Amino acid sequence: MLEEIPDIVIGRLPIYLRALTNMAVNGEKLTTSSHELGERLGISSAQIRKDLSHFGEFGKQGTGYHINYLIEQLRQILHLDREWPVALIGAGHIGHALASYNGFQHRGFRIAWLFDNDPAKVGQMVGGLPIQPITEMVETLNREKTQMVVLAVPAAAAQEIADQLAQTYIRAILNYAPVHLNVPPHIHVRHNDPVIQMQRMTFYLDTSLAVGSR
Amino acid sequence: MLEEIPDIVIGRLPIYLRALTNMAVNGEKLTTSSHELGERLGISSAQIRKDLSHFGEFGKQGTGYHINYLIEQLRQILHLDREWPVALIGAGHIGHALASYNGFQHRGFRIAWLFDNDPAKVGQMVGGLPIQPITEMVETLNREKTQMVVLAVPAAAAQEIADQLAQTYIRAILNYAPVHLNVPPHIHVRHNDPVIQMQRMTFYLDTSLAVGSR
DNA sequence: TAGATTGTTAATCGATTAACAATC
DNA sequence: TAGATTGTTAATCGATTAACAATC
Repeated sequence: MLEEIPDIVIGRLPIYLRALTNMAVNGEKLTTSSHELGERLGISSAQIRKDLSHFGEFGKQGTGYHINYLIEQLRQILHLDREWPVALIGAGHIGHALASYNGFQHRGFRIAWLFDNDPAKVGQMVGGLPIQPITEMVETLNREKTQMVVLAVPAAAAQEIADQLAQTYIRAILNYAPVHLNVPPHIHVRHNDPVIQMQRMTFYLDTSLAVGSR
Repeated sequence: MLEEIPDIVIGRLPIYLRALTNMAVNGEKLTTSSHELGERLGISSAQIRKDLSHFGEFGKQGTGYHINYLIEQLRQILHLDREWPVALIGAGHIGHALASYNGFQHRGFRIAWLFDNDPAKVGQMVGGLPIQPITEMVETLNREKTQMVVLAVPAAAAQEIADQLAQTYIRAILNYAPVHLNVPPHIHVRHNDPVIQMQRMTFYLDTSLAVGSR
């Protein structure tokens, strides 16, 4: 039934995968059901079954889903049955935190290159990786046919770098800069601006308890 | 028309606000239109007008929206016309990066407290803030009536802390731990797991260029 | 077998878009 | 005025949910 998968469905698969992996690690059981998974995640069981049905039939009536089998299938669907090398651009606070983060390894990614435009930083090691000059970025990415970058540079520099990335094989950008990026349609962009997430929640906060009101 | 605002509409308002603020800073013009704003953001002009119409009438036929006025209105709608004190929990790599991040100040937030469970870290200064023992977290949050936290602790510790937060005035959690949190319905949770964002994009990557396939 | 749970269909629900009268 | 753009309505589009036959 692989025809036209809604992106919103794709967006839930990593959530399912993460929950299933946690189940597998805790390892109480070999199987789970759409009901149990949905309960954990606050998602309806019907939605989980519908989402999975876009890709095939992974369960058994009466018993549900074999956890490890479903994990393996989701990894294949999402192309996570390999390790994606990722270039990290920007060696500031966020770049340092990401380069040192050990949560990528077992989830399909490896920070393979680290670039910064500050000559004083070039050559320094961060998370076992040498900082390379940004002037070499395009050449390196093209040579390595890299498809994904994490962009952790100041807002003012982000669009210019995105323009350079458009000249490479890059097709996915995780953008930490608090600015919208304009890119050609073949490049996917996901934004990671914590303030946007926080501002989305203040709407619901109790303003009678608010401090610092002016 | 303030009756039942869809959360998906709320989610776009901070995006609009960020783009408008950038426009105001660059300061070429005093007004903009739903068409211009939508073009920048890849959103239809009709959607922008519809979203705003939930809250009032902010534009003028023929001329569009006064940028600074719309910014002010959005800030009021989102309760950003004040400074929200936020507790940061976890002083690891991410906690350090966030505590040192200077992008909160002008967007409605201030990291006011920093907690960690490592006695060796307690007392150290990070981003001008002393690390406090996690054992004092609940008491401090209750005394200060804090409503928002950023949770940057290991996955294994996140749910336990969330349970403690449920005993306080906290109503919003920005969760950096790569695990789903179960919280009472009055607490809003937004997740910030970069790997989830990255895994969502690999579906679209060119697997013929993929490295490390097994 | 009896109970449980899938995959799928059809109905419902909600969000987006097109179009346009109103009007600056 | 003429052109531009709003706010809103109705139509369209898409996503979620309820229900159930199939079957392990």
